[in-house]
Amino acid sequence: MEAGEAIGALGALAHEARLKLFRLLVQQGPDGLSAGAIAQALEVPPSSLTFHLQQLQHAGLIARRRVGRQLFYATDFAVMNELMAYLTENCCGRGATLCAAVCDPAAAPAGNRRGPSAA
Amino acid sequence: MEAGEAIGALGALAHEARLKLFRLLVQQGPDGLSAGAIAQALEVPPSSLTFHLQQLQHAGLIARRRVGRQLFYATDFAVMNELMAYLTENCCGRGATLCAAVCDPAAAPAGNRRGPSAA
DNA sequence: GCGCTATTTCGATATTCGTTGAAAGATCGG
DNA sequence: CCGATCTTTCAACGAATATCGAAATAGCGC
Repeated sequence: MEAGEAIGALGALAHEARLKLFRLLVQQGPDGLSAGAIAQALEVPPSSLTFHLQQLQHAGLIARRRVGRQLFYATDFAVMNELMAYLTENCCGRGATLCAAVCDPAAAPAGNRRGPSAA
Repeated sequence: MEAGEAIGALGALAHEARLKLFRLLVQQGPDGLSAGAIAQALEVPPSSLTFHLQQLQHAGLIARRRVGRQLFYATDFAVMNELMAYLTENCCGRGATLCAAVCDPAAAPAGNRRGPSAA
């Protein structure tokens, strides 16, 4: 993933309605939801919903498909994963060992979840 | 993590200079870098750098500590991890099995990295 | 083709964000 | 205390983003 794509994706997610929308679609899985169902869940005017859906779609985070007269939107999980990987790339710039201890709280010894306190 | 915090963090990251800055600090690990060292790496005017550092700090993504007359900034990995978890929470709304197959490309069978094509 | 439902496009306005020079605050060495 | 270094605060401008009603487009059933 390139910087521009990541910025677009992050910017698209940095909004109350769109973050709520994205998380809703993430929970729905690959099938997604129709625009109408989303509008009902989020309680936003149709024109506003379209605007936000376009932002997410243009960022590549969601995909659209037509089913009859309805349009379904679903998360693009590949892009979501790329974004996560981009943000944590080369975490701690060292071997995976320290990175795991620092970046993954579950893998760190109790009381040492933020890595060494000094260098 | 609450929605407001996530929005703040995502908004802070949704900018070329700040994303570059954040990734630089992620690679540096818990020790971080001084403002001066960051300014040199990013080539932005001091006042602009301060502005961006404040955005990230206010979002909780980075922490500041003083060392002599220098100020060091470092990633708050706990917050970073919370953000990742927040974005993928209840992924696919089903058991962890399907979620892993859909959300984690490495865990899916070859050629089926995006989950079932229909329902 | 007509009406019906689902969704998008258009347009005008209010709000927020980004940039940067100049000056001030904080700390250290002497 | 004084000068030097590192960093932040202030202030003002231009640019980008959010909102949503009204009208237009797309597909379906008769």
